Amino acid sequence: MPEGHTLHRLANDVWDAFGGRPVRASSPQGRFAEGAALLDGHLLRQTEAHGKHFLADFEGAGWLHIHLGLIGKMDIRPAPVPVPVGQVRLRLQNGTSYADLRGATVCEVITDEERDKLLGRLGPDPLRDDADPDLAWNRIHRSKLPIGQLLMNQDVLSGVGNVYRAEVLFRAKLNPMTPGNVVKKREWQGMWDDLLALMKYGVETGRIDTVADDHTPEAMGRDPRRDDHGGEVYVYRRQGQRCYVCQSVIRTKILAGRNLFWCPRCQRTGLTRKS
DNA sequence: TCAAGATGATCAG
DNA sequence: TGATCCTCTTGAT
Repeated sequence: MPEGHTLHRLANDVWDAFGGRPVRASSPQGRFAEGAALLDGHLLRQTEAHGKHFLADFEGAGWLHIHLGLIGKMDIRPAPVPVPVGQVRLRLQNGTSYADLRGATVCEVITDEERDKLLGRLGPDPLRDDADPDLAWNRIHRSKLPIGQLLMNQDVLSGVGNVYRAEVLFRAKLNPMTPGNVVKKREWQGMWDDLLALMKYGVETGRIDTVADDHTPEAMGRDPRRDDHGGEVYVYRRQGQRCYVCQSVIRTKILAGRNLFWCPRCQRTGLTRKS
């Protein structure tokens, strides 16, 4: 379930379980056998996340680079280490913990130069202290593409996925089809600040909860969401249901290959502006 | 038992 | 824009 907060959590969790010690690495599935052999027995020196990319520095071996893609997952559990179940691409283990990686789009060992190149093309990540929102703004205000598409472009802004995209636009009252070059600077700054708060909460809790206090299940006397896709949210995957704020029916359409969700009444801002 | 779908990204045309 | 890859879960048959 990987948006940026998931990867930052993963970086913290892998460090807690394996940091500062030698790590055994293997590829039960076999597809990462060579890479695992390179890492095996080396000391884990550092872990970090940039947007949706996870990086771990193994002393004398290089960087483990993982991108979970749509369906990738890493489970970290305490020892004892069981027989692998399913398609385990990479297993990390020491005396106290083990971690199983499945379904990742990218799992590779890269050099310092390759890491620098990777990070060089990514847009600012709100969860990183060194992130500069103006770098994203420079791209957004020059583009005619819809803001709903730009927010998902990792070269513009890194770490935002389909849930945060839908929710931050709802909270900003901005229509997802608003062209980037008519979004106002203060609107962008507001979304950045909002993303920062929402994603920090996501790192702390592992959930994406975006509804304000007066729209929680308790406050509204409604049932909590039962699925595990994003916690309590305003629009994400709520198509056909009523908006918590204005009671309009939440809409959906495909934008740039992904499902977009929005409230046609609450999110009218930007609709009439021309690029 | 099987197909569809999912918080992603790339590549060909 | 559509096809493709990655793996697992859910819901329909």
